[in-house]
Amino acid sequence: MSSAFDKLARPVQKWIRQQGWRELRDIQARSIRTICETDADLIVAASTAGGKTEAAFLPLISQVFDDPFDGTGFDLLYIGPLKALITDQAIRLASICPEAELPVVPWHGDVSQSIKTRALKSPKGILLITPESLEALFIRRGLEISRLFGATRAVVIDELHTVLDSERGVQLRSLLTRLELTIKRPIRRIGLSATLGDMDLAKAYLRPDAANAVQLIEADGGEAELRLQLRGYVSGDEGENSPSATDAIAAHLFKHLRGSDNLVFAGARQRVEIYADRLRELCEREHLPQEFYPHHASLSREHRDFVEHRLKDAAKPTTAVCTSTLELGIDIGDVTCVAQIGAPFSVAALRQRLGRSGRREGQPAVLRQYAVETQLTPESSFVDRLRLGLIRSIAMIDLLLEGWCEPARPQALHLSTLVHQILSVIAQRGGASASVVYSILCREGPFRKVTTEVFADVLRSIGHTETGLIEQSGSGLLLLGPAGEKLVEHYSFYAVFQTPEEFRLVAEGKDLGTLPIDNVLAPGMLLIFSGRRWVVQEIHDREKVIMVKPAKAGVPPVFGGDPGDIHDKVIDRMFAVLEGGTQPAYMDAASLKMLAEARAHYDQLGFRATNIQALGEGTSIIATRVGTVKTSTLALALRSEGFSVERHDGFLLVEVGHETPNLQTVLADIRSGEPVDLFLEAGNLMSEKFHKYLSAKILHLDAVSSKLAPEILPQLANAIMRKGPAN
DNA sequence: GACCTGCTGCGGGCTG
Repeated sequence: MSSAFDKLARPVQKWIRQQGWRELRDIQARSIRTICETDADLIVAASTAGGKTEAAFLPLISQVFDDPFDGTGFDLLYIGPLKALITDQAIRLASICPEAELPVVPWHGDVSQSIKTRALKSPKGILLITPESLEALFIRRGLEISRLFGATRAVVIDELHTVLDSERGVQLRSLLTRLELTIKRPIRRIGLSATLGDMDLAKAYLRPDAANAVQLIEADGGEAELRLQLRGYVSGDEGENSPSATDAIAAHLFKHLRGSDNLVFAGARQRVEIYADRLRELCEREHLPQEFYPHHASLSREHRDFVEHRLKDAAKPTTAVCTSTLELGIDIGDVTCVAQIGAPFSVAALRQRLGRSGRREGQPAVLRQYAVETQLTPESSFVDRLRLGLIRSIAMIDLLLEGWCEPARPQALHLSTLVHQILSVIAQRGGASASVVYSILCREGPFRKVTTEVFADVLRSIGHTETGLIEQSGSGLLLLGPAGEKLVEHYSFYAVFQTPEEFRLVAEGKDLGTLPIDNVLAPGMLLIFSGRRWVVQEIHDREKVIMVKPAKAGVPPVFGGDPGDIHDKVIDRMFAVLEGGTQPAYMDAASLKMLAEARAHYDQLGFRATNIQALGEGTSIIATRVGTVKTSTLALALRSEGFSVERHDGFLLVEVGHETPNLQTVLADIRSGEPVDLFLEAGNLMSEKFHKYLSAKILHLDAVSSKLAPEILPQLANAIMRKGPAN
């Protein structure tokens, strides 16, 4: 401890003693040495509550005390993805920093104007801010950036893994580049992250021009014992005396989770509502106190705070039935068990979720996986017969145990976010030439895959008279057009991600939460929401408010959403499970029976020998054996030839009409590299916030860079046909 | 066949 401890400033050493720490953690000692002895960028990777914040800030604060930079502005910058995280971290950091010397300034939408005004007047200390609020500073105070950040010696990016290659992550990288260009020197970058599947990608994300120089400080495993069970349930066979799969799972959860703190990940908000309702009913029926509560993003802040506080409160046993809201960030303490209902969408998310349990010394991590499959009938589809949900659960658990998780996809163009950043740079500088904007965003910044040709196309698209976001002055300077001014002026501009339109749900004057507008509702209709039952009284379309009052029955609303991308490696493992013979020890009798059925049907359908199976009149199944991106690409290619195609994990169900050509011939054409128009039947491509300002041609490029893989079509067709049909 | 995240400046009315 001594060598690292000795490097810290006196007030920081004093704080450590006050905490009663007997020693620094390994990652903290290593991080202190790296920060004090080098100028390197670094990533500190450890689980939640692993002491990452202190690992970064103890040495950084010491440096500010002992050797402050010249210039004006905040000494340190912290960027966090959640308001709650910023509030928490500000409290932790304020206890380290003697207030008069180093102010700690939280800055997000809920922070009062007076704190912001004071900080703007005299910027110093540690600024903790969201990407959106930083964006707002660039747009509203573009000329003051040097004054605000001239003295900044490091930027700490919290939860780095949550922003890798997302729209928000690209925005953040763009802002960091623009910050360095404005103050004309690099700022040390420190990423705090959960353990990732591919640390090299994270390094390249943090500092694209010098990824190899980024130092990695990773907590050594020392992982808790893992207890694992996968239980199988069959739905659709409920007779008079047998409960539905939902009731059976709810009963099992009730029996095993009651009395402790747990997280139940139900996969979708609608399922969260269903299970929370059943579990509440079970408590009432047994005259037991309520301890099961729903938690998802459409519920009111007040309700979510209540559930989070109960989870932290050791005296009250609490199980949250939740979506990924409780997967990230905020510290809710250790939970006894993590349950997952239905197959997850990524191994990375499963790992993150599991990390919520087994954190206390000597306590095992517990994962209860529930697989729900349909009762088979003679009419059952091949998807049900192959039990794809169960198979995916097994594949993902296997990969989790092997320590694998999905890497980011760094090749996306992110053209919606590029539109946003073009407007932001023009607003910051009050106008800029096209070549300067290109240089900032695409040469120095994160849009490196955007060529000058594509960039020019994007400019033409948003400068088009109908769009009118930008215009060009006589001297060639790009300026905001009237529509651009209006867009950038409104506060809704700062976020780069899309948010759907919603109704507010109000009961007796109190907000329950929000509902997507595509729910068709009328007075008298019954609802399950926030774990309770309601009847709709009034709907105010203009104000987007729905008034409800308590009721005895209800149905859960529809929340919608986009299906996720399943990685190639997961699909590959699913086929290995179907073709293998292992019977994992963590599976119960019911799920093992389903696995045996799935394997028998797989053999019976003949997929060991061939990838294409005719399934009666006019229908074929293709085993693509690859993930969502590649499988979707083939689906679009076949649709453009007139087939109707349904996508599943690693399979396509193809309907061959009388008008359509022969499937074999079409696949052979694809194999030989014949061009196909993927976008003939692709539907709506405007999935991101600023897509609506882009031409069809640019939207196609964007889709190809992120959601499709046309270059692999010949190879994929070849792999499929190599194990062609028996004939 | 899914989930999550964020938001400024100004004016009006009130209190001390």
